[in-house]
Amino acid sequence: MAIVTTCTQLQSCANSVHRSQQIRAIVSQKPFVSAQEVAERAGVSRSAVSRTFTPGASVSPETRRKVVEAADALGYHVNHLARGLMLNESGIVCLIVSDMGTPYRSSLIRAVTQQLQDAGKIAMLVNTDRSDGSVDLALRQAIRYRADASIILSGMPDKSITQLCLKNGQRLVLINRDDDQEGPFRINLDDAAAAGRLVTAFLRAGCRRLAFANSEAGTPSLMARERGFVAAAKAIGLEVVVERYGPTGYESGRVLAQRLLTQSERPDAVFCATDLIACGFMDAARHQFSISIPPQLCVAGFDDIEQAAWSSYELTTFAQPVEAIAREAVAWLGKDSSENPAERNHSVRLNADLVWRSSIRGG
Amino acid sequence: MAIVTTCTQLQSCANSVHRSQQIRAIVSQKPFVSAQEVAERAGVSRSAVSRTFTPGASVSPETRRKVVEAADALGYHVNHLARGLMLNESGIVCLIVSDMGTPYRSSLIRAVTQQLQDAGKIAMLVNTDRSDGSVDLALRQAIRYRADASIILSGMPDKSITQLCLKNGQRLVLINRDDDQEGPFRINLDDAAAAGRLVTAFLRAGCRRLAFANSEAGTPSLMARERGFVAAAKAIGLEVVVERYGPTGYESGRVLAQRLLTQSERPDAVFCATDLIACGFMDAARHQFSISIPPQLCVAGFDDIEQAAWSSYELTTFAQPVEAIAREAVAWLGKDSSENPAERNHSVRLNADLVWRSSIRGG
DNA sequence: GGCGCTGTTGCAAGCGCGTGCAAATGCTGC
DNA sequence: GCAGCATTTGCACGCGCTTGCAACAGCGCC
Repeated sequence: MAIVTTCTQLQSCANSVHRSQQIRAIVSQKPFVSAQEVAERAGVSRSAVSRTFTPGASVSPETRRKVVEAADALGYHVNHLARGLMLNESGIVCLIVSDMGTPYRSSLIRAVTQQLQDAGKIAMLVNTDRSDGSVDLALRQAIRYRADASIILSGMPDKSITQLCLKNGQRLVLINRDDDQEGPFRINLDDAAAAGRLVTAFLRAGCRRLAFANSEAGTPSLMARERGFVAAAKAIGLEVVVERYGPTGYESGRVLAQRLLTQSERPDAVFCATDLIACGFMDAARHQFSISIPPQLCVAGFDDIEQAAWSSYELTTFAQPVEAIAREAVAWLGKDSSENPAERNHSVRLNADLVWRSSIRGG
Repeated sequence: MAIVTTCTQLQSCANSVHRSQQIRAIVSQKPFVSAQEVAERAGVSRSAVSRTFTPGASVSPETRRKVVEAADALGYHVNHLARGLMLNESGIVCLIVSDMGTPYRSSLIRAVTQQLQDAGKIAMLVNTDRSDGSVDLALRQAIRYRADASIILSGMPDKSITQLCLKNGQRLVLINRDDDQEGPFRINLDDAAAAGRLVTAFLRAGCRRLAFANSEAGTPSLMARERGFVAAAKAIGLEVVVERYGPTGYESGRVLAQRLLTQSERPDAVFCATDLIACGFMDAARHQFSISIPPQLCVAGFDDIEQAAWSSYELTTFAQPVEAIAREAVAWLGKDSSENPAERNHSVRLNADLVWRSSIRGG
């Protein structure tokens, strides 16, 4: 019986050599070097090669030396696709982002990719600028590549898709996407609280006619900032003029300035929902309306993008703790899922610290 | 013989069922759904499922319907890791980048990822901010994940590594990394020529005392801009004051302003190697030296980042054709490698068009 | 009815890897 | 010298997939 088995093995083996050569000739001239080839060159078994590159496996120093030698003579690199197939763990983490040319987004991507790499993982980037529903498409892509996790920086996936991801053992992180779905790990800022604190700052600077310049995007973070600001103002008996327009960019800031600065009772303090809006607002205020900031007008923003520190703006703003966000996200990915059954539905809330610059007088 | 073979097959099959259940129980509670399960539910063979999701394969409409139905009842998604293993083509393209929080870099990343997705590929992002040699590490990572190609936006890999990539059938694209290596596809700008054209523009604006504000980074693009500018000036008998400092960011611009604007013969036209440098330069010139731009000083930059259009800068600058760069890169990836043997050593040079804004008088 | 042809389908092999199991090896202590 | 043990090694299997090959079904035509 054993002999017969060996016989069929040999037969199929002979077949395979023929087949694979044929296929290789067709598909590509020279595929990547495999563990098999390394094993042959080192005069050991393929398992020995595999074990050499598997941390914690049992290999004698002598064998390891031979393998390593042969490996980098041939330029061998472990195939992470195959490894992922075996281990059911690809090491890939999918970042789902729109507007990634934007300063805040790109700095967040930078921080996250760096942290992922430090944790031995790798980022796969999916751009969801195009249409709606593309967040769902992106998550499907993540499933196809068997990403260990997906981190969503923009948009909001359909509930059915997130359930699909979770059912497939994919972990999900939502950043600033305030949502009450169970399952995903959610990282949020204290948007409303931060915005509330700003009212006091404006008051101390002697401002009384407050305005809020928002985008029409209507994401939870933006709305929380608006709510927090308006509520805190109302609490001390002040009304806030709220204006909303367009996306969250520079141009919107200019338009919002047009609207807010042409009112009969011109505001003396404006909180812009994002720094980009604030930059546009300030530029329009200065160059079109010849208003000097701060004396005549105080402005604050949110995100603390690099440009906020530029001396043309010197913008007082709330800092997005990008490093902390990235750290939280990656740390959670590293955690054992079954660790804390009580933490099934987990989320974290981080502070946005106010960075004082001269766009508000006093301080 | 056939019977005996079947027998051993059955035996090993029985083993396998036992083993795989055991492994699954240990490794993870619930793996992704496989083609096997879809096949069983649809009452067809596993090959039928595979063919259903392979474009151009022969499946009857009836079978396809049954498969698709079962597939999305179970939430099945083709495993691209396994598919990549078979086809020797992962669909992954590796982007190797440093400073990706920077406006120019992030907009390039945006364009490339979008184009890749349109071409049915997916971007893997590697951050090389950390140490030197990390470009090599990044390329090794690309090899491990069997990326079909790597696109290098920053740094310069060691020759031995690029050779390794090419030998492994990986395609390589170098963007603005002027280099004479054979093999990689190189996309470059006409940096020197563009810079040369700027001299004429400055002249027409009545400037005579030219300066070039460069970073110390010394990348080929930056040096080409410097060379082109200096050469064109010399050609018409003008000397250029060249100053170099630090990285290519805003802060360097400020320092360079300190140096160039405190000279006895203050320049009346400054070409900054990047827009970020230009922004820093302009801010320092205006706010520290109270120089008004353009009357007293003309400034130009390079990249046409978003901030260059902001009304605080209105910077005349050369536009990086990011969309065209991305298109060229992705188009080349799609090409059959054996198509044009003469084009083995291929490269492309794109124009950087001058965008006129008010930081230079006249126009 | 038999034949050839076309379009589908299932079988089985193998992509490169990790790993349980059993065999082999080396070493200690009596 | 040999039992007993610890360590290392090789074998073989399967992860989920694609695909060549052969078997097969359907069909028109002589």
